[in-house]
Amino acid sequence: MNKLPTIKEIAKRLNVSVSTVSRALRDHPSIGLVTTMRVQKVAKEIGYEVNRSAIHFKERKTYSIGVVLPSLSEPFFSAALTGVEDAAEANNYNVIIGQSLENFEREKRIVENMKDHRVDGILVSLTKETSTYDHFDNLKKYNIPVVFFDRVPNKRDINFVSCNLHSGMLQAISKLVSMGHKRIGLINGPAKLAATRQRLQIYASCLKENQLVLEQDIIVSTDLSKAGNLKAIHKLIALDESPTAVIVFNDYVLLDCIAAVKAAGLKVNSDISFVSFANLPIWEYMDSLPLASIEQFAYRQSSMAAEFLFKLINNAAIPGATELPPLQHIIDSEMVLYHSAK
Amino acid sequence: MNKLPTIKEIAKRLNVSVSTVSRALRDHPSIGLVTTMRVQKVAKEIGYEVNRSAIHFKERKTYSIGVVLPSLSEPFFSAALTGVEDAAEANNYNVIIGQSLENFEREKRIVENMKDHRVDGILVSLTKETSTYDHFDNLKKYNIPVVFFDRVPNKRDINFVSCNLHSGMLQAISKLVSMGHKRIGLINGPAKLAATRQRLQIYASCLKENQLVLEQDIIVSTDLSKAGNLKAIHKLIALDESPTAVIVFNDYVLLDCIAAVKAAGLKVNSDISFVSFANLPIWEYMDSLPLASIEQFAYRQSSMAAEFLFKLINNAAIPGATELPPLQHIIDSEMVLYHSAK
DNA sequence: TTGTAGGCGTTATCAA
DNA sequence: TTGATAACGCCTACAA
Repeated sequence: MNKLPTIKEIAKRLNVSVSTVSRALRDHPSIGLVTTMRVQKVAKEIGYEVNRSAIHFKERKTYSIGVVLPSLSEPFFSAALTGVEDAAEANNYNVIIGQSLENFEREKRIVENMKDHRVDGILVSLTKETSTYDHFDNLKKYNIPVVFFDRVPNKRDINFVSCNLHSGMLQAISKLVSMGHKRIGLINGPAKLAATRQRLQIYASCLKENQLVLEQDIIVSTDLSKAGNLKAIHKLIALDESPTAVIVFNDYVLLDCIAAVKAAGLKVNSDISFVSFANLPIWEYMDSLPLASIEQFAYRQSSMAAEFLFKLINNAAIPGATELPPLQHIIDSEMVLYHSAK
Repeated sequence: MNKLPTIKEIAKRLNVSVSTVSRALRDHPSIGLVTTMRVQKVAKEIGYEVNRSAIHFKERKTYSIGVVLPSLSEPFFSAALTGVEDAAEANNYNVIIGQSLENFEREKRIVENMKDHRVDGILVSLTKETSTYDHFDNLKKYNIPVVFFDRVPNKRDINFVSCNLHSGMLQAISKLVSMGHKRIGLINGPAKLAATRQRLQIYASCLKENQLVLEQDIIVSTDLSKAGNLKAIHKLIALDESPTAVIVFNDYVLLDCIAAVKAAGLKVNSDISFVSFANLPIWEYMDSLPLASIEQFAYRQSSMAAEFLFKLINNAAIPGATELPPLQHIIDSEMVLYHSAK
């Protein structure tokens, strides 16, 4: 347990006071040039480095932020994390990671743990299960700012960056209509999810904007399990008059749908076309892929959220500073068209 | 900037000393039951929570470990991270993440930064570019233990968990031979990579163990770029006598190979079979997939590495403890056979 | 059973 | 230009 050198050590060697050393190390103008040089020389010799824990303690800051997100196995979130890392590096911050794995209790534990570690701020993308936000509200007491991204609470007075699916979906449905599609179905998620209500609403409005009527029989839902996905798509292809195109809750659901469709002897993009959400990088290598994906800009969302978080943190450090207006930014999604002719 | 309650505050309220409070809060036996109760009651009332930064500072520990890995967009590493997180949670530790993105300089910066933050230990899976290890050796000075996993340095006196590709490759090649394959090619990586030399050596020995001779014309290499991948596979299928099976450097290379093979009008798993490394979860959904993957147990490797790291950390905290023997554990890989009849 | 005092490493304030 | 000292929050050896 040999201790690392401290300014005290340097002070002793040079027979000066610790305050002189402290100042000399940071080139404080009040310290004479000779002294400064001597101090810095010795510091280098004995391999002195400032003990950040001491500073953190003194400044009541840890120079680390927490990131809570569902799962890094989703390319969307690993891209998002890269955005956070980049912003953190630019601000000299560390990133503490926590995967909630879509588990509400785990999310709570992670947040609690980050709070205990006194992170200076937290970025969050919610679990699918999350519908109460006490564990985040609680952070106010500790002056830990929170910025949400992508999966954000349905709640006022929060900071967030999210993505407006309407723009992308409208582009997609318009494209489908221009290609002659008239019956465009929807495979939605479980009713309890906010994302589900959102998808339905946007779907309805996009149909309307294209002068199509909403038909209940081509709207089905899945519980996001493989079985649920298969059941949903089978319901659609079993219809007397199946939809010729389907908007699918997300890419993972779509993978199962494509398998089912092919097993049923149908051809993707000719018998039935798909549009989905997420933009898996792997589509590039698949034989059957959606006509289009709705790009939601993971990196952009997360880095924007991170940058605002740092603004909040830095602003709080200024004594008399006025509070920043909340960030409530919504990025427009965009349709990404794939070459369906592979 | 309203400060959080401290033990001092509690002490003042109850007219006892801070040491009494400190002890009472941790149920120290020397403190009377009444006092203990009174202290804990007030603590609860004013919402006291211990300031970990102060403890960290005092104990010269941060209760966080760093994880440096190439890229979380690879499912292998995101699985590995989950292993680390689970081990960290069990040990009441935080995980600071750093993606090196296969960039040596970035790896160095991350390690430097983690050192500055005085993490209690570091887990590393190296960049493909990394061939010098000074930035890790340097950590000894700060008593920061390092454990490597999967992509480990070629060096003695380090702690690591890695995966022995031989076992899996032998299973795969034996399987291929049992299916009648006699010409089994290899698409290897760039020469400068340790993994490349390793693949070649294992490939050679597995052929030998199956009484096959090494044929240079069916050994090609790629620089891992898309163009390189395509060039490599084209070289093989352009041969007068093409191999009927090919061992491929990794799944990402294989994706390009499969595309090329299909474009050339060949059928995967009948005209040509593949075996690859990584075990992408997505294969399940692909039309053309390798005959088998070599499973390398990301979660198992990383959690084993993490657990040992915590042992090191805890051991170092015991004053007179003898140093632990280094961990140099090698897990056997395993062939995972896919149902090629989809 | 409880209190006092010192220390962890650094910086800021005030004094010299 | 430099030094002494207090403070950050907590713990602990020693004293009472």
